[in-house]
Amino acid sequence: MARIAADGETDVGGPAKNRRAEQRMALFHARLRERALKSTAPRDDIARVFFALSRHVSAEELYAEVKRINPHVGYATIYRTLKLLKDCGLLSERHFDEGQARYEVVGEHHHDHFICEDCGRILEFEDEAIERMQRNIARRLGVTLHRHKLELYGRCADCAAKAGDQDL
Amino acid sequence: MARIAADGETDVGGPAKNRRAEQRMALFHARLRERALKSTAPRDDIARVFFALSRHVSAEELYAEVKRINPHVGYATIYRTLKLLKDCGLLSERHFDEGQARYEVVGEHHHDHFICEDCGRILEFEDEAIERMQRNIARRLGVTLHRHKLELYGRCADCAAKAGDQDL
DNA sequence: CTAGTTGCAAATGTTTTGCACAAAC
DNA sequence: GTTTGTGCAAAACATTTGCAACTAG
Repeated sequence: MARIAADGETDVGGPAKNRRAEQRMALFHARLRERALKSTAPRDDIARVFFALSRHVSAEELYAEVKRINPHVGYATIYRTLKLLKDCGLLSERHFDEGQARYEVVGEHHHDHFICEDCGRILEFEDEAIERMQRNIARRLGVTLHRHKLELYGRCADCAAKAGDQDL
Repeated sequence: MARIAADGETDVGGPAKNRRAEQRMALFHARLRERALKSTAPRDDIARVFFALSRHVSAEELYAEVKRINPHVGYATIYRTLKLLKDCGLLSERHFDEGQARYEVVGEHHHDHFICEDCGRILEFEDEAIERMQRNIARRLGVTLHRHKLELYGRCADCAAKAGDQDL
């Protein structure tokens, strides 16, 4: 009924992950060509790191990772490339309840998020019933639905175990 | 099954609204006394305007309105009072997909929001089935749910009518 | 009196932008 | 050779904070 995946839980650094990352890079280059935009070293470095991480990264985290392989890159290029990847439909931007945005690789299916308020861990889930219900509400409100955002906040199993004595 | 209310649609500026706003002010003063905090002119002005507006206001909008009745008040006091009202459980802070936060008076029942991407109008709705389903997902994920955020984005009926020829 | 409150200006943190230089097509 | 992309520093934006002056209890 519902698929559940923890952050980066699928293909943990394995060959499948690399293959997928390479596919994304190919797609990225194709999109650039379509738009007559240029393929450059900083752009490729940022995109490659982003696809390889494939978690919910912040610009800051991505910047730090990119610096390791290309210390020359500036923050502005990080943000510009993130926006470009978004325009290319390869990235989606999320604003959870923190100051900074988080970015994730666009996958095959839509999903929503659970965010642990203690450790920040992000779990993804999918539920067709909820999707259906949202469409019902849209009909009832007489509006056209473009997109939605469902975020659950709470405490993950690990943190609940750790906090056990103090909180329960 | 589900209650639906447009922004400020209930008690449009009528006596019921004023009565409710006064009740909130009384509650606010009670909460201040409990905490041994002071009741001051700027605080009261901000709270009164906030309760009277009772929409999804931004700090900027609230500041502008408060300035009209007390031009002396600064931005810092707006933010400090918003935080205070939140701590008192009289206000809830929302971060829709804009840069700035929006604040609303805490009412009797929990509700979620639809936001029109064209005109910015905000509709509120309530749906017990969705609430139930979220609890199911939390159980499935093995997490403890503290709160959630469900936002639908799209085009309201009015904007759809206006855009009719161009878009549909 | 004394702790809490205010307004201002300056600081903050994240993201964007102007611009001169550099690199791709 | 153009056009596009880059890095840097500065700007922008919403929000927070330090501080000296003020005021409610």
